[in-house]
Amino acid sequence: MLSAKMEDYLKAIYRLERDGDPPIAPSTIAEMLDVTAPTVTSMVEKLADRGLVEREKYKGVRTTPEGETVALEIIRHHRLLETFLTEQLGYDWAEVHEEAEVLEHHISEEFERRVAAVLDEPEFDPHGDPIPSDSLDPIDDESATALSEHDEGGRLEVARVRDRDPDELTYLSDAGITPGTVLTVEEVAPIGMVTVQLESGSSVSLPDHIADAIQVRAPDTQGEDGVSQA
Amino acid sequence: MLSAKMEDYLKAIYRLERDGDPPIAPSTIAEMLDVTAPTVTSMVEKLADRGLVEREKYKGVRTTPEGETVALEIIRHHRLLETFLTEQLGYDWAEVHEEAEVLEHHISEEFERRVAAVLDEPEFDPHGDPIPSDSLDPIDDESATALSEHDEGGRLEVARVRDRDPDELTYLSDAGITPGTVLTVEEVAPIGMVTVQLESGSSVSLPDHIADAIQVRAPDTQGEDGVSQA
DNA sequence: CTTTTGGGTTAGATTCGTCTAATTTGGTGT
DNA sequence: ACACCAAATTAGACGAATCTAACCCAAAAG
Repeated sequence: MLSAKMEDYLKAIYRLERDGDPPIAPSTIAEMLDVTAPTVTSMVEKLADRGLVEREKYKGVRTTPEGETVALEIIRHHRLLETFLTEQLGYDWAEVHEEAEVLEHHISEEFERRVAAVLDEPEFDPHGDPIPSDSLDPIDDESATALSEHDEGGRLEVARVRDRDPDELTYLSDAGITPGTVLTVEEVAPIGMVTVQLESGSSVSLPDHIADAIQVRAPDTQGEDGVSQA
Repeated sequence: MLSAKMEDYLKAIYRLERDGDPPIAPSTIAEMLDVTAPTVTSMVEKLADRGLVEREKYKGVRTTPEGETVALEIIRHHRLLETFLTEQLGYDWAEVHEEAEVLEHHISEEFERRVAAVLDEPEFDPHGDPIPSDSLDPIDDESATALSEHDEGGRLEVARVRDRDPDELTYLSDAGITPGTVLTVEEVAPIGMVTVQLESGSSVSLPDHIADAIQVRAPDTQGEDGVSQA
């Protein structure tokens, strides 16, 4: 049995592999999990002993296929829980992350199955992140681009919001920006700010770090049904 | 912050106080939690340091009011979760105990509130156990009597089933016996067995240890509405 | 080709919850 | 009263996850 801590390390390593390239340096993991470097070294040794990561001393680690499956399982738990909390318990998307972060380590497979069934096997969580399938196949971390990379004039649909700060998320949803929102880039100010116009006509200005976190794609041309997100 | 383990000890001590009388002997706690006596001694020291139990060396422990509140909080979590799992996720009553036993330590107060709201502030869990109120007032552990104490002929309503064995619970629900079921004692055999007749007409025989676990009371004379359990 | 130096690892300590083995306590039985 | 015994506590150890301090690579800078 894996401890919750081991699961956290595996999840962190998996996430880091998805952005930067493997092998992942211990210092990077340490920063993400807010622990010291020696702690990472010893944990990584343990994960390597269990065959969940491959370790190159003084270089870093990469997940093995088995480790990746474990990471996907935890991510599936996390995103199913986030979806469940919003859809069934009335949580706001700003609140779900913390709760899911804890519960993801403690639900049974039975719970996972039943939640997925009640939600009708959802494919995306409230932030637009893809939920790994029951078979835990590696997810294709998709081709959406950051809002900050777009010039004025483009009509875009919000695909994903990669931000977990509750205040920022609350600000965005209050402003009317969530996955599925269609908007147009109105102005790209040279001072680290982007202004977008929503379909309602209202304008919203966002600092760069938030525009970086908002991933967009060409708008859904079909009729809006709220599910055709793939 | 209390660890999940400390919560388990507190819950166990609280339960034991409800049956036998305080102070509770370490050996009793050890048996309930399946740990050794020295482990109990050291844990009990810690709980006493935190002011959650009072300790009389070589005698045993009793919960303080503060410890009792913590125990009630955990029991509230547990029973709300059991209710939620059956009502909202379609679990069978035989399956909920184990899942709730883990999750009770990991849900937030926010989660507790929302679950209680979705379930409409339930007062009893699927086994008929009273759910402590939000204010965590000590629960009045009620006056129902064991089915095994009744003689032939009495018409009774099942109030509570104090059994957590999944096989036994499945057997009972398959046989049509759950809280709210009205039955009549048909025969008390001198070989450690009780036979009851349900309103459907079917007879069910039960060994003494199960008849001990089934708590009954005079049937609800009002119209059946499934809630008037108090 | 050497030196510097940032990051990684090793060493050793700490806390938590647990164990086994040894010892102490307090009530029982004679 | 005294010895005995069951139960509790103390002593000492261990694995997990963490830390700080000390040391060591290995890659970049001269």
